[in-house]
Amino acid sequence: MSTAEETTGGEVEPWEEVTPDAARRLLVAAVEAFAERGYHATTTRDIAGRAGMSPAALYIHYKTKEELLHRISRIGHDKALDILRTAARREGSAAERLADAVGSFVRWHAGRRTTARVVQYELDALGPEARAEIVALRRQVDAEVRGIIEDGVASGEFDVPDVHGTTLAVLSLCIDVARWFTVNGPRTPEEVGALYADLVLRMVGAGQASHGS
Amino acid sequence: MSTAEETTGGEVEPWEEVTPDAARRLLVAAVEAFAERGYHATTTRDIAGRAGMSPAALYIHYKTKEELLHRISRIGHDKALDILRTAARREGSAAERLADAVGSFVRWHAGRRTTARVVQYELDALGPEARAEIVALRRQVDAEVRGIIEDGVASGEFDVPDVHGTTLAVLSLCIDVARWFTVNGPRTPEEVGALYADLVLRMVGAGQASHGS
DNA sequence: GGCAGCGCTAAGCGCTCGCTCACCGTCGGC
DNA sequence: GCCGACGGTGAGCGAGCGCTTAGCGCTGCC
Repeated sequence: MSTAEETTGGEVEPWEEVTPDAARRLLVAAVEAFAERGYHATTTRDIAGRAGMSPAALYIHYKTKEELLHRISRIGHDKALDILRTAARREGSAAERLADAVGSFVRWHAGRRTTARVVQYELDALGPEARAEIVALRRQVDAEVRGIIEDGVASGEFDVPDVHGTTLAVLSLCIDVARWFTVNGPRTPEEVGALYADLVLRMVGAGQASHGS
Repeated sequence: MSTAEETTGGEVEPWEEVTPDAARRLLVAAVEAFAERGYHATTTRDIAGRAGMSPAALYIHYKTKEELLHRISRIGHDKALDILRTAARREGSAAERLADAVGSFVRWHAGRRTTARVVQYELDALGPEARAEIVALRRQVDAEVRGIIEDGVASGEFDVPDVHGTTLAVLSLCIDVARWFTVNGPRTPEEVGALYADLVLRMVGAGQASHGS
C-alpha cells in the first residue's frame, strides 16, 4: 500500500527502463500531471514540484518539456504494442486471441489509466517528427488487431463485412476506456476487460462463444 | 461551396442561436481553434484573429475565454441530446430506434467533428459549476441510450447481460469517432454511421437483423 | 445636424510561462 | 586531504498570456 501499483495485475512498477532515478521520478510526475490537466495546462514547475525538485532540475535530464512527453508516449506505445503482439501471437483460435488481445489491452487502459490517457490523447502536442514516429507505432497496433480479425474471417470463425472499419471500431472502443474509466467507478479493470472482450466477439459475429476462461 | 457546411445532412448552419453576429463569428472561430489545438493551447489572440477582430473584441461578447468554452459545450451537448432523444422517441422496434440513434449520433460526431471534439474532450477545462452542468446533460444522454437498450431487453429483441456496461460501451464507441475521424479519410460520416449502427446491433445480440433502410 | 450609445481598436498591465545561468554541496579517485 | 565531476538550486530572463482601459468612429434619433 505504498503507491497502489498492483492494479494491472502484471508487473509491479513500470518505467523501470528510465535509468537515472531522478529522471524516472520526473517522468512519473509528468505522467500524473499530463493525465490530470493535459500537456498544455501542465507547467514545468508543477512537474518538478511533484518530483520534489526545483524547476531547473528538469532540464538536467530532459532538453524540453516536449521531450518528456515524447519519452512517455514512446514507452507507452511500445508497451501497448507489446501487449497486443503477445495476445496476437499466442496459440489458439482467432476468437480466443481476439478476446485475449481486447481483454489485456482494455485492462492496461483501465489499470494504467494515467499513462494511457497521456499516450492516447496528447499526441497532437508533439512536434511533427516525434508525432510521425508515434503514428508509425499506431499503424503497427492497427495491423496487429486487423491480423487477428483477418485470421478469423479466413477460418470462418468471424463474419465481418468491413474488416478495416471493424478493426478501427475495436481499437477505438478499447482506447476510449482511458477517457471514461475511473478508479472510483463500479467496475475493476478486469471486469471491463471481460465485458469488452465479449462485446468485441459479438461485433465480429463470434458472440456468446466464450467457452472456458 | 462557401464553407462546406452540408456534411451533417441536417441543418445548413448551426450556431444560429448565437445572436449578435460578431459573437457567433467569435464562437465559430473558437470552436475551430479549440478543436485544432485544444483549449489550453489556444490563445484569445488566435480566436479573435480567426474572427477577423482585435483581441479586445472578444471581451465585449464574452466575459472570459472559459465562458466561450462553456457556451460551446452547452450548445453542443444540447444538440447531441436532441439527436438521441429524437431517435429514442420515434416509433419502431428497439433495434430500429437503436440503429437510428447510433447512426445519427455517429453522423453528428463525424460530420460536425470540430464541434464534437471540443464538446467531448475539453470538459475538464471547465470550472466546477460549469462542468457540473455539463455532466448532468451527459447523464441524460446516457439515460436515453440505456432506455432503448432496456426496451429491447424487455421485448426480447436484445440479449444483453450487462445493460449499464453495454450502454457505456455504445456511447464510448460513438464519442471516440470525434477523435479519429478526418475528412481526408476513406469514409463519409454516413458510411461510418451505417457501419457503427450494424456493429452496435451485433453488440446487443440483434445483429444482421438490419432489414430495410 | 448635433449627439448619445455602442461596437470596436491600440496599447499596455500584471503575471506566469518555458527555459537559462552562475553557483554550490557531495562524493569517488589518487 | 585535495579536486574534478556531476546532480542539484535560486534567481531571473524574454516572451507571451488573459484581460483592461481610454478613446474613436459609425449609426440612429430628434
